[in-house]
Amino acid sequence: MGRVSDAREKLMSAILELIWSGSYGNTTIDQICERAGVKKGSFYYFFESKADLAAAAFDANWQIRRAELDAIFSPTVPPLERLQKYCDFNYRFQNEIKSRFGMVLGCPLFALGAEVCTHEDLLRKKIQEILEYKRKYLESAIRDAHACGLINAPDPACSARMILAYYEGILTQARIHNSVEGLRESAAGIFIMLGVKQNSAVIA
Amino acid sequence: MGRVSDAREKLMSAILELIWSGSYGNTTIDQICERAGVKKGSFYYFFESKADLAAAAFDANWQIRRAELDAIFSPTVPPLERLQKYCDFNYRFQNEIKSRFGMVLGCPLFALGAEVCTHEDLLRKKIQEILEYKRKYLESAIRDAHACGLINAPDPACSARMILAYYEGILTQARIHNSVEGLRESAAGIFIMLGVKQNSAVIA
DNA sequence: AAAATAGTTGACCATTTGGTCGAATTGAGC
DNA sequence: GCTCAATTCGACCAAATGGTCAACTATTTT
Repeated sequence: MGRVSDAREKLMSAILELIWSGSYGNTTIDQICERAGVKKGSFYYFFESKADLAAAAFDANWQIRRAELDAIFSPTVPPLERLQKYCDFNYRFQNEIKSRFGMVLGCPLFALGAEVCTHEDLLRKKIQEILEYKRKYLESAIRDAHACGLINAPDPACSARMILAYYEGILTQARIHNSVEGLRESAAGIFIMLGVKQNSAVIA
Repeated sequence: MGRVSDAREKLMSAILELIWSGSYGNTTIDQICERAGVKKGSFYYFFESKADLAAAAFDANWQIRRAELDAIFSPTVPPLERLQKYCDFNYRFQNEIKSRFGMVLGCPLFALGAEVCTHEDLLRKKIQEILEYKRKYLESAIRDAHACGLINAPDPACSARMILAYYEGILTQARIHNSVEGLRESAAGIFIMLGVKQNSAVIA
């Protein structure tokens, strides 16, 4: 009963774009409302604060990303191929972003995390949670690759943390330098870190 | 002639601390002035804007860091030992930060870069410049290690970019998770990436 | 069609913020 | 101890910002 609204969704995608193409601190509630085409009163009808909206937006966005990653990291795909596909996907994605926004934007999660983690506890927790999910995709691929004898990674959780740090680092570098260049051969770096045995064919 | 002032320096260290322990966007000019014990009029006497001050502050800070890094990356030190020392230094440094600020703060440069690169061109350039210096330290160590036959790195510039991405990634992870844990064995990760030959003694 | 519910609106307010200015103050050099 | 440049100060301003609210509107349920 009562009327229905998509203001919630519009606000979420608005803040996502604004944070991504700019920053959290530089984004005002007025800006978010304007871009969403929603009045401030409605903003506060749906959300308590900017942090609250941001957390909801990243959460919703993650649900979409999750489906993509589930496909890429499907256990039916050979483990090293999963990593390769993941890198390819991100490379394509960042190129898409660049043509849409005119800039390479890297990983919104990591950039936001670095920005707000010291003074926005709700967001920090949300970001940690999603990064942990990301790490798990890597971990299982690494564990499977180890089990296949493709690599030597006795501690997959630890290797996954390393790879994640490396990959997020590359994405952030791409953002800072506004260049997708470093992402093109990113899988090679991962394979080096994992000590992929030379003769193992990555692409099945 | 005329009086002398240390307001400039006080403002620079104030903004540095505030950005570091918080963020750029979250830091106001009033806050900076208050922490520096300097009135706003004086702020605008010395600097044009927050971005201007931040650039000056990071520049000045870099001059100090540079001396430390020159010592660590001295060509008289065996190349892999330089990397080891670099990691050790940062580990100690982040621990110090943690006891002083109560939080692990990672690399202020990278965090700031991720935050402002899309909308503060002056800062972006300054950050790119300093990151490029950092990369060069790594590059020369890697080139020397390659020349000694300790590793196989035919493209030291490229390897250095990888290592830098990885290391900044680790530092940012440390910030986001408020934990120095991932930094403790960070040199090991670097050595893996460089494919350090097993039998080469790292510590001379 | 009435009632209840869900959402919208725009006016409004208190604070915060970035930024300016002229007058006052201080110290260095003569 | 005078002079003058360098610096400080605090008052001030306009705009931006976060946040509230009561009235209004649209939709669903009964």
